[in-house]
Amino acid sequence: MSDTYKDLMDISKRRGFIWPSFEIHGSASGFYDYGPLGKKLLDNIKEKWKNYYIQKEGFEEVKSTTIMSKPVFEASGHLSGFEDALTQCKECNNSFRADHLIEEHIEVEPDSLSNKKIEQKIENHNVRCPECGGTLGEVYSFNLMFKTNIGPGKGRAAYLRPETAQGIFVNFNYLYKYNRKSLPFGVVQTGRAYRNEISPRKGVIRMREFQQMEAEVFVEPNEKNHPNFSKVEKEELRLFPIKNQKEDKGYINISTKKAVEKNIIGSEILAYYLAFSKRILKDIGLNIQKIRFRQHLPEERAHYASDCWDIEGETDRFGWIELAGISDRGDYDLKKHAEKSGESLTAFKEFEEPKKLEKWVIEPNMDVLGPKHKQKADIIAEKLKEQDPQKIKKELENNSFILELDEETVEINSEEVNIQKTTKTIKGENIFPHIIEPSFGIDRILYLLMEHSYKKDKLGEGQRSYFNFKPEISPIDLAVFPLMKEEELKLEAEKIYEELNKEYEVVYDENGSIGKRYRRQDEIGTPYCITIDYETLEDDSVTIRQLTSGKQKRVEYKELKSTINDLFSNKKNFKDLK
RNA sequence: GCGGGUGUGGUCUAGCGGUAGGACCUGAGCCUUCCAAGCUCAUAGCCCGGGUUCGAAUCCCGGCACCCGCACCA
Repeated sequence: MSDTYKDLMDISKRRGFIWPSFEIHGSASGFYDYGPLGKKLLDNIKEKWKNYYIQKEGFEEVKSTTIMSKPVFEASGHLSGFEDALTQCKECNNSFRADHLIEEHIEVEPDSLSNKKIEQKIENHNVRCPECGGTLGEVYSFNLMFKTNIGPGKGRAAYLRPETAQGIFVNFNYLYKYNRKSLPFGVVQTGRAYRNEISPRKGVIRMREFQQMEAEVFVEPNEKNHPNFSKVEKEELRLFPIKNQKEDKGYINISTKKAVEKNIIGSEILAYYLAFSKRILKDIGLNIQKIRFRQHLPEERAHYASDCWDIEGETDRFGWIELAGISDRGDYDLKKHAEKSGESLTAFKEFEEPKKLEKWVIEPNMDVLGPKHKQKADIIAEKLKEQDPQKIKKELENNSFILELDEETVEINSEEVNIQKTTKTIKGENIFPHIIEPSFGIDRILYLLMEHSYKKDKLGEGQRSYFNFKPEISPIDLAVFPLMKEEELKLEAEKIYEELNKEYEVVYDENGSIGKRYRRQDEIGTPYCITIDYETLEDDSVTIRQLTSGKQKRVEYKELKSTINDLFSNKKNFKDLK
């Protein structure tokens, strides 16, 4: 087994990428802090992602609360969906999902049963431990959401959000109006989410407090195309559809366009975001050879999803891990929030042609009915409206007809009721938009980026390790060194440091041999080091050293900044410098 | 949550009942004109809490964390 994970955790702790949280008081598993370098790396990844979704796709960004009151999660389905009824075997101590154990003995949804009822079922049907046949213990609930209260005393029950998405859904009406009542539109949110996992492991890959970057695209239910699909249609995707997983068939490499045509991916828009996400991950610096798109099996699909593809990345130690999920949530979320809150969360969709609706309506004539029937008039009017207009019209042609009330009958004549034909023009209808959700785990992307970027090689006399981060992703952009610890060189170096530090993330280091200082920067992936040597004092030139090759170029001081700008914006290649 | 393993400076490790030693790293200095050089000095450690013992890093119990397997991962 490779020790990349161990190496990375070592570097992370030593150099300030990732630390266990509140370690001095005894850390808790599933919690990690980011040190200065980790924080910068995180920000750079986020910025890149936002650049795609906000600048390129034109999405809006919002920031909603991390604590939300209980009804939000009753509506979203997380309260029941996240709540597991567990039971432990008294003999072998293994834990099981109690509701799964009694599934075959019941007719109703196990979710709807209380723990006591499940316990009774277990007893009545003599359900034993599937492992050892032992007696099962008490049934208890475990909810993956962190619970809290708003306000003093018992307060209002609330939960820490298990995903950022709900904060967007509950704001649908505001967002819809913000977008001037038109579909489609997209909204993003980045931020923390919380899940009280039973037993998190694997470092930042599975945390109890983690960070997400989510986009929610609100579309018309029947329009799951994307206007820019042609821009990604040739993009090759490495797909792992349900069929291939079940039949153990391996991947399909296929263009986005063909995948839609062959109906492997359910809709153009889903396919668009798969390809779009691939570009982002590639641009962040992940090794695209170690990325695949795996379709969720029906049994693992979330309660809200109708189709879902995970973007997975390959790790040395943990195999394939989920980096992002792109799912078609249908109208599940808006519908549920609307039902629970009683608010309408719909969009108005105009018909292409307004519909003319012709209708016969019964209009009770209260002027006559009122004085004649007094307090019974209302009941009669209600009853009249329920009648078939055509039938009544016919009967009235014979002057009157008999209306049956609950306990009596009344004779109604043509003066007491009007039967009319009305025409109504309907311009459109209220619909629940469907939601396409590309959802990314930042922490996992960060870990995978570190792993994919981690390299070891020989340089000069010794071994070194480095991260070949892209310059714009690397936590530190530049390092500035005086070759020797001499006053004249130091003064020059400090001057250059101050100049560059206005625009870039720069470190200054004069400690140790020059070789050692290069290695220090290599280890954290600083793309370029600038060294001030004795030649600088003579002709105002400095050297730029490239991380990956270890090679150096000499540039004039007055061209340094523009050269650096060009290198960072990819206008120039390092090897093309003189 | 269950079973197994591990826990010594920042990192890697020696010590395995007599009161912690090394290497690397880091810092100060000397030396040094471009890739972890050398020398001197310094900082810094037995995961936490109980127990056994004259004495515990070492043995026992409990907790915590990490690793492996199982379960869980909407």
